[in-house]
Amino acid sequence: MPSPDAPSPLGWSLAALLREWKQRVAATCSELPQGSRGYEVLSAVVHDEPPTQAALAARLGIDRTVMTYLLDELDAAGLARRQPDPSDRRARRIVATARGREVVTGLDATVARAEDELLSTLDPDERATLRTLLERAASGAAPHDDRCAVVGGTIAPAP
Amino acid sequence: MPSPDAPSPLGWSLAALLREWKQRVAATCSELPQGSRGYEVLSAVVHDEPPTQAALAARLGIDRTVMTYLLDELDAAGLARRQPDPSDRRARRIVATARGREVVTGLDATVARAEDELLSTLDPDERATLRTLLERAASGAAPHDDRCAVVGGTIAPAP
DNA sequence: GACTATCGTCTGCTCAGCAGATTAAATATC
DNA sequence: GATATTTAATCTGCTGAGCAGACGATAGTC
Repeated sequence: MPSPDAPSPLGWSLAALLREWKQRVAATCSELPQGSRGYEVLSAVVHDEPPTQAALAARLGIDRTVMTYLLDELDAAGLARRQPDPSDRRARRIVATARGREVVTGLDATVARAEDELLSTLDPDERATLRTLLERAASGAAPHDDRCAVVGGTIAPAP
Repeated sequence: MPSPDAPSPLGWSLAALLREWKQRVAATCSELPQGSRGYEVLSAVVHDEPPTQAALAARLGIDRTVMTYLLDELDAAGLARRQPDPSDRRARRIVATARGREVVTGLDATVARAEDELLSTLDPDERATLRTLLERAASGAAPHDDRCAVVGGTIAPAP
């Protein structure tokens, strides 16, 4: 679908793949509120344990005002909760409930399958290469999420 | 930025890269209406010469109702025109004006530079690999744009 | 000639991104 | 210690894009 002489449309490839990814992941995550978005948020909460709501939003590139009602829905669904941060009473720490962790663990597998199917044009080696390169490129190109990287680990404030 | 144990967040990488791509391309395409969108459309018109407005929209994954006012703006800017399709009076053939072709040609170079900068974390070989794999994956995963592929060439109706 | 499908347009709905204001709390300055 | 500045989260309102539905015009089919 690319083009005869066009200069390898990077934007098109990214957009097309992302569109398909969202669609397929949303299909396997119908139990979650917000579809693929809900999965990304909950997955980030479980796997990365970002320190605060703001850090979570920055990490996923989601607007903080959107994050507010997004978390409202995850809360209402009993998958994540907001806890007051003991070290900063303005901030909220987002934690997954037991059920939330359970759901994410289950979905990780099906999402992985969906992604493999999405990349079925490539053989396993190429898939791994694509993933690696994408991740490196994205990490490098992302606008300085320094704050996220710095505080990112767990709670671990600077010594 | 990825995660300690998360399963290689494909969606995150794609979204982050695409976001950055749009931003940088939009910055170099400020002269175009609709920023990066305008570039994609005009570029597709010039390089691929899709037969009709509908084919153009399908190719770029843009809704046809959006395409309508998008082309309105490109028309108003004197970069592209709608021509009646002689073989089907319902359809419109989209053609770039001389100025439109000129603008795209100029932008292709600067966009290529912006993309290289976007992928500056990767060395040239890796960039090429990423582009190739992305394009193959996207072409393979895209929902059957058959109609686009079939009619895609130029005008060339089936013999 | 009647039926159905397609192309482009228009209308209206919804959701996400974004800017701005607000409240509460932390931090810096005097 | 009082005050000013900054930051976290929420709320409000605006815009832009995707999407569904309807429409008029045309094409292909029986």
